[in-house]
Amino acid sequence: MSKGTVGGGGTTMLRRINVAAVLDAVRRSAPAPLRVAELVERTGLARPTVAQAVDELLDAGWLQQHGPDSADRSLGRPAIRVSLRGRAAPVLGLDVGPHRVTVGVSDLSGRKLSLVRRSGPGWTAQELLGVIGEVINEALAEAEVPAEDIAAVVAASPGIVDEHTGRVQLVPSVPGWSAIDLIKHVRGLLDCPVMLDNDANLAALAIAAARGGTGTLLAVQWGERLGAGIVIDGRLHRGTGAAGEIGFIATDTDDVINPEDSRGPLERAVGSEAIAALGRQAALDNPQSRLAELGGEQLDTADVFAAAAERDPVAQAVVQQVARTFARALAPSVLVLDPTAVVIGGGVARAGAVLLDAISDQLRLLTLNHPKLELSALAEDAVVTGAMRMALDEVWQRKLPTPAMTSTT
Amino acid sequence: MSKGTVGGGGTTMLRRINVAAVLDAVRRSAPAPLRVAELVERTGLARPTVAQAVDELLDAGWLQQHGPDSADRSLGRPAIRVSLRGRAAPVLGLDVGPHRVTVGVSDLSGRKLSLVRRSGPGWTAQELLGVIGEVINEALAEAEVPAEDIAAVVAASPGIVDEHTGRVQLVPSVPGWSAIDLIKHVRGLLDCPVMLDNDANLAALAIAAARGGTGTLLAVQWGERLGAGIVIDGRLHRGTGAAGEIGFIATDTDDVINPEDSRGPLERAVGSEAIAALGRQAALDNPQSRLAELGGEQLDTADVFAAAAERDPVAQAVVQQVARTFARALAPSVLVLDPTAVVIGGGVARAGAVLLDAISDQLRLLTLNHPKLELSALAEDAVVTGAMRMALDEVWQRKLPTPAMTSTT
DNA sequence: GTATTTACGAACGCTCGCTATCTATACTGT
DNA sequence: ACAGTATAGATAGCGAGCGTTCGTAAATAC
Repeated sequence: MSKGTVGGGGTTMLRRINVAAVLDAVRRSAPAPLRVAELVERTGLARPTVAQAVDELLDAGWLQQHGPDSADRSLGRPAIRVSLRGRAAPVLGLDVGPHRVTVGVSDLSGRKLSLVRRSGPGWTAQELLGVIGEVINEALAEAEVPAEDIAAVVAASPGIVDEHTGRVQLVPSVPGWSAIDLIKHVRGLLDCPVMLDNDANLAALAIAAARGGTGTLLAVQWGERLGAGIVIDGRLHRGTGAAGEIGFIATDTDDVINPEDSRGPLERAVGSEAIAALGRQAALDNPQSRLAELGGEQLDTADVFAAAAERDPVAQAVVQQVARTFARALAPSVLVLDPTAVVIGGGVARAGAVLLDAISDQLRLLTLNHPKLELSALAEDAVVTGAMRMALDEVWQRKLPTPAMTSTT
Repeated sequence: MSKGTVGGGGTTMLRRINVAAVLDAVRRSAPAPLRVAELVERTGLARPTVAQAVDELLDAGWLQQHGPDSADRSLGRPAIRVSLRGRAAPVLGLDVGPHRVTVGVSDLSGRKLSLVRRSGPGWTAQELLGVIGEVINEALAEAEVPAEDIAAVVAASPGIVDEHTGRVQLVPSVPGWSAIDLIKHVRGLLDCPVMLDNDANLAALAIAAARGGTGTLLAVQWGERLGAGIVIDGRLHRGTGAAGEIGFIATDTDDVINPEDSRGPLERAVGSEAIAALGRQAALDNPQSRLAELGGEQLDTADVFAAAAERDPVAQAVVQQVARTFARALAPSVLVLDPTAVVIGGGVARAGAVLLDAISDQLRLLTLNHPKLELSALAEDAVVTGAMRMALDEVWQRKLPTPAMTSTT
């Protein structure tokens, strides 16, 4: 009946609100178990109210009861303690790349139950679907979670993802790959909501969650491809769906966006392949350099940063150039977004301080407020972790019918 | 007691929620009066509940009762209708520039009660304070609102404003001007919360409100100075406080950010002064051009656009250059934010389609999703309107102790 | 002038949360 | 070993609020 309207209702609504408040309090302190007295303090509710809510949540399977902790034992009758029953609604995160499939299963409380990764030398789309099924089953088995328990799945895909249809626009480098097949495939394996999102977005979500707190985060994923996710006060910023596509920022010498080429100017200039190419050229031009020694014929991106870390001037020049191009491309966004922190992840982030310091120096010249510049602590797990986190958010939103008080202002 | 926790409480909390729901329903349909039966339908509450809430709100002065409308009269006993009592908490918006002071007074429902503008040939800081007081009194008189009724004031200032302290970092072009004086001064005149915010932010808020709905808006204020405000789903994005400072974006030929110079590279390149300078130079180089005819010695920014609109190739070249510089500077932010729309306001926006089309063409080459590019419909009233709107938001948030259900996820 | 329609107003019963009291349990000190 | 005490859990009574139901008021239509 009440369509766009919010809030309001009878006393049963009030009860639901209070139960939700109790559950929320338990969730916040997860995975630490809580005594009822603590819940009383945190929610501000009266003890009988909390007790009733806890009973209800125990019956519904959201909470589990712990025996009194024999270690921390104070005076008086020992309190029963409750904690989130993680198995109530486990979720699954999926990160699919052309050469690697990663699946993670997580607790309702955010605890990782299993993480299975399988690499291969480039599968076809058909093979990939098979591999995905296998890895999912492996992860479920390791987590000891039956497939029908999974409450939500989020899959990560490169390219621009439409939030609602799950369609992918700029398809990545697997021939014949279409993300719709993936969603359908997973829906066939697991009977639950399946969502798809951009991998950079998910990585950003994971990094923001790991850093905690509020503020604006710009999380760059820097590998062969270049993308970024924006998280503002814990919520992902999607724009119309293609936010964070920094790979397509024009450089001083290249501003061509070609629908045929799935890569953008900045990716062509400072993607990991481009960095390796720059290194190879520099090594050719300077055969006596440490860079040439280290890399040889098969000179890699990592070699460039290694040589630069050893203070090889030739390699340092390459790093400087890369850092300068990157910083000039990113500076406008830093000015406009004014983020609390800029975090760099992905393969290139393994370069470490050499690259970070160079970028920091350049960025300092080009911006007003200088955000913290950091490397991602999550490394290659960022995307799966973010996928699990988004799946968790979905579950919490869906299962908790708390009147959401959306101010449309 | 309950510190970071939300929701939950006794029945009196429930009553407050329901009263808030009723008030919210009335607010949404403002300024149209509503019958109680309609409120029942919209809130989903029972009639006695709504009736009680309405009584309470009438007593508190939030609502006013209308006599039965003699026009729309159906069968049966005529319903009493209620509407928001705008005078319950009028707010005041203040836009202070070196040459112009604008004050607006608004209804609680967002209706403009008065708008007073006064221009002058550059006041000193002391004179300015006096002028502000006069204009405020004038606006209050015209709105027939006693000074003590004003519930909130928001003042607009150029420069970077700290949301909490109200301190301004990059002070604008009035000698001896400090925004703290302004806040103190206004607090002395009106006994209510006084807030200060960046003028581009406030303009963005107004434009977003006028456009309505959700999505991401990038609203550029383009005059002598260049700034932008970002509104995401109705909420202002502030970053750490300096978001939207597009004036400091580096151009291809200039990337110097100098603490001494309050202007940034892009402002120096395409601010209205720079456009006029480019026009003057072009007129000197091409004395027979229409541009030179139109402008003469005192060639102005408006002359450049006028000549370009008349298809003068010399002026068109200048516009092209300006558009190109602007588009190249803005494109990275458009890629990263992926806004629903980009709206251009401020003095330069008066150029109209000539400039807009040129920018649109350039931007189309440099971005993936092409946002709608529009001129601000609010013209010079945008900043005051936004100030009033923010003051309104403040009042609604402060006066309605609805448990805000903040999900810290 | 009566019937009809619509809305307002009041009384009743229900649910829920809060306060206060009582019971249960385990540690502590003599 | 036993009483004392501190803490936690369980129960009863009270108050507040909402929803349902019924009666009443005020206008129009015939």
